Amino acid sequence: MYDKKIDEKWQKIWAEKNCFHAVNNSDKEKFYALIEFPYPSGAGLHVGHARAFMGMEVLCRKKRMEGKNVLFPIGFDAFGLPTENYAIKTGIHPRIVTDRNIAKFTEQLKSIGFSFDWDRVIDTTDPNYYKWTQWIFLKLFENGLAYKDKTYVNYCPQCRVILANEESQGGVCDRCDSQIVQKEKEVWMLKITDYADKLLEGLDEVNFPPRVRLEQENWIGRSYGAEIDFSLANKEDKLTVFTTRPDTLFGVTYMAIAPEHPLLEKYKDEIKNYDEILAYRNEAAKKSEFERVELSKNKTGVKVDGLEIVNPVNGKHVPLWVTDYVMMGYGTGAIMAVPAHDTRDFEFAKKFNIDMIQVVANSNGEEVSLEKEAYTDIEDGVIINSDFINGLSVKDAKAKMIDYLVQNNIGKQKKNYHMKDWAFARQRYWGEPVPIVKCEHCGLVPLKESDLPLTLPEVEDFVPGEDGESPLAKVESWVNTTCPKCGKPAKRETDTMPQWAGSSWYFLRYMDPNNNDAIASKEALNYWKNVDCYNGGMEHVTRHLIYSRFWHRFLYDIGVVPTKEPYQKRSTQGLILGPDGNKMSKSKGNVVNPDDIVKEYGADTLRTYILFIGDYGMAAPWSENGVKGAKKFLDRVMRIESLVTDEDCDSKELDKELNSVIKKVSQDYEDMKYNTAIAAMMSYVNVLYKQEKVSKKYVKPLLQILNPVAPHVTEELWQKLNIGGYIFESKWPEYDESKIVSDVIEIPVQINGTVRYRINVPSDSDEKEIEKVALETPALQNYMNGKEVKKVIVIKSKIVNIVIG
RNA sequence: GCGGGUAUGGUGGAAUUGGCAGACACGUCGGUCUUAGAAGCCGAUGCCGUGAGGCGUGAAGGUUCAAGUCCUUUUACCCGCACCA
Repeated sequence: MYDKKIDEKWQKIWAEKNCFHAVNNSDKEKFYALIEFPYPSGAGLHVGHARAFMGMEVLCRKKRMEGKNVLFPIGFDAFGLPTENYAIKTGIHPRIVTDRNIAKFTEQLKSIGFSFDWDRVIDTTDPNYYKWTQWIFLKLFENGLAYKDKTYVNYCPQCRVILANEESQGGVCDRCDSQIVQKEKEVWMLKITDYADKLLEGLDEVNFPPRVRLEQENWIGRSYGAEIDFSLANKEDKLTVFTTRPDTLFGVTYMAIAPEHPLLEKYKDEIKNYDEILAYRNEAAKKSEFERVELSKNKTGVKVDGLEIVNPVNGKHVPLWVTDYVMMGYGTGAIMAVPAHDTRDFEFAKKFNIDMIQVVANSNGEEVSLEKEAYTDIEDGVIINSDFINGLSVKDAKAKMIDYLVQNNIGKQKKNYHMKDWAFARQRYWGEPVPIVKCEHCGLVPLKESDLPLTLPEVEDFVPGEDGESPLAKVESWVNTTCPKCGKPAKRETDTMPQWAGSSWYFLRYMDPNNNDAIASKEALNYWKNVDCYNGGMEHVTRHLIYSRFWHRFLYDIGVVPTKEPYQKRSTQGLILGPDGNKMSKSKGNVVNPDDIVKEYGADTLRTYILFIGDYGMAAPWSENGVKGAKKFLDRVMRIESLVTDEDCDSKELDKELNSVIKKVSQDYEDMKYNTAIAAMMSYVNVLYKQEKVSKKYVKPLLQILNPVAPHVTEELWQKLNIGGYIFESKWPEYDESKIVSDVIEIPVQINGTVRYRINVPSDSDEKEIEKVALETPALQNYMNGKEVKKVIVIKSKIVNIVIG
């Protein structure tokens, strides 16, 4: 019987032998597998972590037996709000809480038997680690990619913190679910938009699942179009808009700008209804993101009384409107409105009785009804009412119009992105300090590299200020410093970096975790290159996965790392749901604690069950009975011992079964189809149980292929059977294809598509021979009696279908 | 609104290019062992039907000798984005 003592015995031996340690100087081929390092929360390890890590765990144990030098590291992404909030509540220093939680996680991970390289553990809150996070920030600053800007940012009033776009998706705070508001604030930003094209192109050279790729593409949201300058009537000034439809320029009947557009402020003296506009802006600012979307069907706006806009292609004057369906944050904050061919402009024009001019017609040239909706379905449309582009297809008209704009100096071709720059500042204590000093004379001055790390000072309390100031601002002895450039008194930046900073490059630090001179040595970077397989959750696709690809590509551009992309292959695991089929949550009381399973059934039971639960990429509900089934299987494996004999009892059938299961399991592991791999091993064990006695040669490879899933059980049995050495040192078994094919094969025979009988034929029979055997089979004569055989379809070694009528 | 995904027995889930639907496991039932029970081992188990046979992969059509798989229409649920100009 398998029990926990076996776990403890082998975990001790593995630790003593340090057998999962990766070496940096090796002639062996490298294999670098990465799992998203956990945030060490007080709740401890979750079964979801176990599933996420097990995928890579199995691959790594297999690759080691295949002779690869495997890097499978673990660390802790330990800066973050929950620890800080706990500190605020209890007064316990985040350092203490973090250390406590990391110790707990470490113990839990070891009890499951993960084959991590425990010599390479990293902790993002360790000054020796964040020294290099700060170093990368300085490099970004040096290259103009980190800048300070007064802008509208997402602010969570509950957490009193600024959030990046990626952290406030749907207008809701990632952490606490409260509504975020727009707040004007001067903050650090990273120019990720400069890397938008590189991030898109990089997707071509990596192997990401289609939905991961698609989500990133949508998030970056590149669109092609034109920027067009409209002039203000009787003014020197111009109003620039972005459009993806320059071909509809003759269809413009009004212009619209966002309530925050600077043009309004600039011409407030000439705008007769400025008060009305101001009131509208205040109303719009009060609406939450949610309300804006909810109310989107009912368009609102105010006509600007006193300004008119001139269409640059025909000189026509059109009115200017202010409306909150135009966003300051996208494009130029202004649009040319073509109600005939845009749903939103259409709704707006209908409501405010604005003209529409149709400029795209059906392919047959007919105009369409604009009674109920805009005509946007223009795949094969033809341009009308548009002077020099009349008669052209939409595609040709776009090109010709852009040429015209460029020639007449009134516009240009333009790419636009949905992605915005990364708000890179938190007003909190438990984060990396930004290594910048504010000097009255020199401006923003970076610290010298030799002054890193800039460590966190001790503070009296961790509560952020009322208006979202960092707690660091209260530590005067730390804030007051001297300018690294001119030596005069200066102040430190008191914002800290966001939680995503440390995780944006951690995969590099694993390569050389204790290096004091660089993020990692050149030798280590050149040997390990990048991650071969990276497994993690879908929730990080538009956050961590984008951020870290950005930083890595930047480090490549400045010559620090040897590859463009950090991860060659990405995989994702599905959620483990509670036994009730709902997402596990404390409030629902359906959380399964991995410790309980390990304690009661052993680590290998947890491992086996988690992999057998279903397709690795799909969600699956937890089942206590399923856990028992996994335990039963492992006990059955242990009891094979009683069948083993030294006598020679080989058989062709067993040879076939053995070679087949080695082949299937080896391939399934590579494809991350762990559930079917385990099913195949269960079937093989069932076959062994049908034998009176089994010679060792049928058991040894089974233990090896099962080892990545159940390392404790298989090492134990390996030792009991006196095979010699340890499994983890043994070589992955090979299979003999010739033993898998048999001389005679069984082929099902269908009559009109329904299987009626199975015939046995030599495996090398051709179609004619198979057809002959099938038609002469006595058991099938009843079906064919008196009927005409219309057709016989023979698919070699697959199936026969006799069509009668 | 747009984009993506999922749907298979009582349950979790299997099914290369269209080629035996339900592998494997859970559960249930039966046998064996036992004073008895538990565990173990062996067997049965999609549905209807005594049977022959018929029906079966969310629903409705279609293509095909053959459809879970391809095409059209549609329903439910899940995920992502969301006035993207």
